[in-house]
Amino acid sequence: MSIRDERKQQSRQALLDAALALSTSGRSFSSISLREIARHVGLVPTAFYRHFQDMNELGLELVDQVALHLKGILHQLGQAYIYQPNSKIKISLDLLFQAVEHHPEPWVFMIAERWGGSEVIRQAIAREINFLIEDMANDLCKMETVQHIHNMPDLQIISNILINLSFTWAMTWMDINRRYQAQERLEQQKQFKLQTITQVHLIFRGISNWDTSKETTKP
Amino acid sequence: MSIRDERKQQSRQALLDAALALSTSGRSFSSISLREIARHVGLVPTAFYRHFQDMNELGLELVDQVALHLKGILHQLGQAYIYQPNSKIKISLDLLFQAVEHHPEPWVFMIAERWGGSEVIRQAIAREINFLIEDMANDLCKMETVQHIHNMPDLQIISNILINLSFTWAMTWMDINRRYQAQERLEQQKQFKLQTITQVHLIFRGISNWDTSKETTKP
DNA sequence: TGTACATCAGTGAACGCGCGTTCACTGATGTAC
DNA sequence: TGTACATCAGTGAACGCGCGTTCACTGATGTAC
Repeated sequence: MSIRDERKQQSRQALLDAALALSTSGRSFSSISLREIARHVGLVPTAFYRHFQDMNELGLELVDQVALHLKGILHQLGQAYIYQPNSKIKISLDLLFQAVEHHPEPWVFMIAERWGGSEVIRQAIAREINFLIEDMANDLCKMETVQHIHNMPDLQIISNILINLSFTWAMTWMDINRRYQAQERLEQQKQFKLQTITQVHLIFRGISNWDTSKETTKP
Repeated sequence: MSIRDERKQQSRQALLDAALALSTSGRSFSSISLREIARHVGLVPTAFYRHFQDMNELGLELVDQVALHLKGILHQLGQAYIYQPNSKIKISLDLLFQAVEHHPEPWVFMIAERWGGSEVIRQAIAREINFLIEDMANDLCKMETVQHIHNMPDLQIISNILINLSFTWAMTWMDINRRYQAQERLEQQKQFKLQTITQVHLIFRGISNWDTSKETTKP
């Protein structure tokens, strides 16, 4: 790659990063402007057009990058769950909250824009979430707890629940960190963790007692 | 109430209705303008200030009204569930989808703005959702399936799951209606209904096998 | 009941501002010989 | 290797537009006597 191409790629990624940062700092993607993004990167507004046709095109690229990040994290959670002998659930959830805290932007973007302003971005996100659900269903296959569920549709339904709930958990976690300080934050975090653990226990209790022959989505 | 007060109240409600309609027709609350709302109602922009200090104040009032609507619907679902002898789950979910289809705006507003642009509106919605969860926990108390769970915290955790999932179901339902036409729509609706029914079965299977003495959020 | 004044929802002009987009440009990097 | 030309990321001025907000206003409705 030539010097010029490298620099162009850098500017392009800087625009994407700025858009992600701006659209996850208390506002939404549809309410930030092309000029803001350019300003944040240190470019003149018109330079934007050297990289993207418009904000929508940038948004779609952002969805791709963000979904890739979440895919990696969620896969790690699954692996942690499968290979830890004891208190699997707690460890997986701790990993989730740690990931969210360390790099919140992708979660905020995905969840806020999922039902956010732009139709075309909503559709792109819906597609990516379906992929995430499929991936998780594939990871679930390998778990003992789930060995008695033979058909993929039921596994996807379980993944569906887990993905959707984990999005809510991620956002609630960030809300707690935003709202509380010091000692009280730790208290709230602890209490919320217990709640999520109970939720997962409840769902897995349902899975353990699942009768594939009787209740299935393809009868 | 005097004629003048009545007319003022009408204008005020018209502004609220216009804001709800505009902010749920493919865009978000933070991306619609004060002037748009006034125009939609047939008022001059400056008249807006006779009713609200700014868009935020209108937004907070909207959260109140919308939450009240959802509270009513969700309570009906609970009642339907409790008092129908057979295939309770299917009937409740049918009611949900029917309500969403008949009056989608409150659902779209609540769910889209839950993680949407404005901080103050997000907080108001978070508070209202907590109320909805409490209400549902109270309704759950009266169900046979749940009689063995004595402590409210665990009931709230179940409500939490159900409320959050029902939001996702509502949005997905609307997405299906937006994306598909005629025969294919019916097909997709049928398949999605089966999926949600399976999800609820799974969760209630977990509840039935719940051991309050062993797994609780307050140990 | 009729009159004189107060209230106040809605009006219309005006403002300064940031926006997206166009256009001709510059000058560093790339390419052909 | 050196030169002459091509490419193209980034520039800067300019545009028309819708925005939120101010202000003095109008005229229908309400109130006091």
